[in-house]
Amino acid sequence: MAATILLVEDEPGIQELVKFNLTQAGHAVMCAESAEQALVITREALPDLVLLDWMLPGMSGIELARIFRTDVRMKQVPIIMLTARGDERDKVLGLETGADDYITKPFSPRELSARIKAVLRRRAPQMTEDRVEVRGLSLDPVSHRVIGNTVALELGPTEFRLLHFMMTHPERVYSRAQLLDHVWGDHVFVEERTVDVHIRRLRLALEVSGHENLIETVRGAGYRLSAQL
Amino acid sequence: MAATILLVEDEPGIQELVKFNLTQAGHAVMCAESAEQALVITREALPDLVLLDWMLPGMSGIELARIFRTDVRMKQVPIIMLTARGDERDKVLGLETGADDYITKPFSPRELSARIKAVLRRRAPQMTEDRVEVRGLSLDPVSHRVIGNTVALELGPTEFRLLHFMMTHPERVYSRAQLLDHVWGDHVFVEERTVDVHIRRLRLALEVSGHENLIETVRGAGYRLSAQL
DNA sequence: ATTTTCTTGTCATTTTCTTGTCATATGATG
DNA sequence: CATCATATGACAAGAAAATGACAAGAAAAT
Repeated sequence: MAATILLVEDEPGIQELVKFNLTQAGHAVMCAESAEQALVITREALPDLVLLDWMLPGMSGIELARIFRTDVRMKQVPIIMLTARGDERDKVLGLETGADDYITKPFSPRELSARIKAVLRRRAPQMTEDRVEVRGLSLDPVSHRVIGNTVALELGPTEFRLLHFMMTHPERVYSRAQLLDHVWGDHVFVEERTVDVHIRRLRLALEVSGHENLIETVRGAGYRLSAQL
Repeated sequence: MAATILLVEDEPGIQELVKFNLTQAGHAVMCAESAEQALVITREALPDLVLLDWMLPGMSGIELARIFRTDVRMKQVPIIMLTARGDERDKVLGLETGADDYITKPFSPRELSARIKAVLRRRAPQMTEDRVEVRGLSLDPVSHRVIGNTVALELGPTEFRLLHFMMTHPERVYSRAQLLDHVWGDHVFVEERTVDVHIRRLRLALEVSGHENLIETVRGAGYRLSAQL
């Protein structure tokens, strides 16, 4: 569950404290002291999540959130608002702006950690109910069906999850270790070679509709689902 | 068409009025005077639908709706917002929050009733009295009859409810836990394996008209009623 | 009230399907 | 050619689902 987190907070004390906690929890932390600085940073590297203080000098947190929400690259990145008072109006406003969650100061490290975890999980693209479609192969999480060119395909639970993950993350190489993390779960003790076997089973199942070459082997790196013909 | 409805409304007058109308229409009504109270009530028993006043003391209606939408148990329960003015902004906000419909005060009993029916039909089709038909199998809630290809089928109460639910929610996988929630009721203490047994009984009953393969097992996920041939 | 008939939930058992691993084959790379 | 990475086939342990039987309880009939 290690993530890259952008912390936008002007008070040095709180910034340090939060940063320390996050680092302890195994996250990589980037810091900004103002909305403007945050914008510069996000231009360089996309964080997995943003912790955003409500009250900021210059551009306010809520305004920054609004900008993020309209930005193509940042749109998907979850935002947690840090608000000083438990004012209902703030909460509502924050959530309306598109924040995924808010947390009221003072907060405990445990609470912060829990919220981060929850938000990250909620945003995990794999868990959505949206149907995915690539090159005539369609996978529907709701009905739990895979159809390739009108032919229904049979695949086991693991192959289904594997395919789902790769279809929602196309054009990107994943190492065996990464696939184990994402498809099997974070702390499973399974041989890396096992991934090979499941890739093979998946390809075998996809053969029925001629989609077996959808998944490419990248020697020395891992596997990739290619959306291109 | 009898449903359990949770009414969240702080004004005693309106509360009484609505409650009276709903009861007349054959619904069971639970009342809360605040969002907080509503949360307590829903922790005990799940309603089939929520009527939610927009303006509430303490936590606002919109925030309550948001909480419901992120709650595993309440996520599926339809919400109708009660709003005082016909303000467009309210309407939009309400619908964005996940409300299924909204109704502007003052409203007539007939209008309320119609909206409830419409929402239930959309979100909880098994609550309505409509006859369902899939692949030559027809189930009529009113006469409580199931007919498959002109042959009358015999099934017990639980099997009937199970089939009704699945027929109104085809092409969707339901886990044993979900089926227990929807068919048996929210917190009943019943083994998950029991679902297997009832699925079997249902299949057995459907065999008479050759509909036994209507219900498919999705290994590792649950069961699905497939409308496709 | 009492008997009879159904319905239901549970369990033990059997059957079917999955899955992780290994040994070996195949193919790429330098 | 030697070496390393990946593909493949087989298999046994184990998980999940189907099945059959049963007893407690509810509903209906008497």
